[in-house]
Amino acid sequence: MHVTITDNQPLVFRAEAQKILQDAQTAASICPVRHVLDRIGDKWSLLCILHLGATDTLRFNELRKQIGDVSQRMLTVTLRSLEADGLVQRHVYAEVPPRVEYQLTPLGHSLLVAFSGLGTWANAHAQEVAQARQAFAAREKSEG
Amino acid sequence: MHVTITDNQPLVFRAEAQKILQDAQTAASICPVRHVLDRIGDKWSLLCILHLGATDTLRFNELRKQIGDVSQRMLTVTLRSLEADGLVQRHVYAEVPPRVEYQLTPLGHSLLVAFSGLGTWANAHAQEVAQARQAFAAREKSEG
DNA sequence: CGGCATCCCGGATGATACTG
DNA sequence: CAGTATCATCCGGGATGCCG
Repeated sequence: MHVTITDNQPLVFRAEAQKILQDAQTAASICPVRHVLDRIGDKWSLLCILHLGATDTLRFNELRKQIGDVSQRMLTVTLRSLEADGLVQRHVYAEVPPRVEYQLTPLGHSLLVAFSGLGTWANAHAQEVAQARQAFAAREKSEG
Repeated sequence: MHVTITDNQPLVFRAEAQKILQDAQTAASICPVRHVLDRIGDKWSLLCILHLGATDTLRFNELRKQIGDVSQRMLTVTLRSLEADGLVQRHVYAEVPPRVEYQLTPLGHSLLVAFSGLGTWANAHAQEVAQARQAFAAREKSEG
């Protein structure tokens, strides 16, 4: 998606934001956007979704290895939460040693698609953000 | 965006996720996705961005009122963080009483666009997630 | 009005040890 | 292998009070 930004064009964006906020206030007094963010805004959920989305099916320790620095406990907790939300499917095989496989549900896939925009943004603008932060720190220092 | 999900089609999603993860591992050892998520994954950042995107320019207490239940402290902290990241512009008017206005930068607008997919997903699937959670809770209870 | 400093609590997260 | 249980820790974030 290519976006050109001029002085008088942010109306497009404004409409976007207004639509989200408006839809968000329909049903309950609790904004669904905040609700979902509370769920997947934690440290590991989206990483799990990304990795599961990238590899289709993963065993517990495979997923753990891919993410790298997640503790066993937190991976368990996170996966349970995702399972409860209907985003991840858990499949236990009655074997010795045990084997447990995880994969995204259709709902999880749809979230992955919705998230892809944010993911590509992160990769595209990471440097820009880093620079902005440096500039801000410098400004603060000189004014401090 | 309309998405049809069949058994043999998740390759599309897999490619999505793989691309994000792949891009994310290029530059540094620190994944930009996680970095950005750490920034905007907190309780208030995205809400600020949404409201600023919806209204263009807002004063401190206007924004606070719109969000509703954010403490003064957290709104300040959040806005500072967003400013440091180059997502929000802060404008102080030398008046008495003081007036401080906030608005999104172009970078902030681009993030809003990237986020819109997630926002609409949240609104569209909030109910589905709620149902899944209920079903999960019921399952857990019966299995005890 | 907008913001900073201080205190403090609770939940999120980690480390470690044990189990089916 | 894939957890569960327990304890320790850390930090987000709320409450309050003061300031320019």
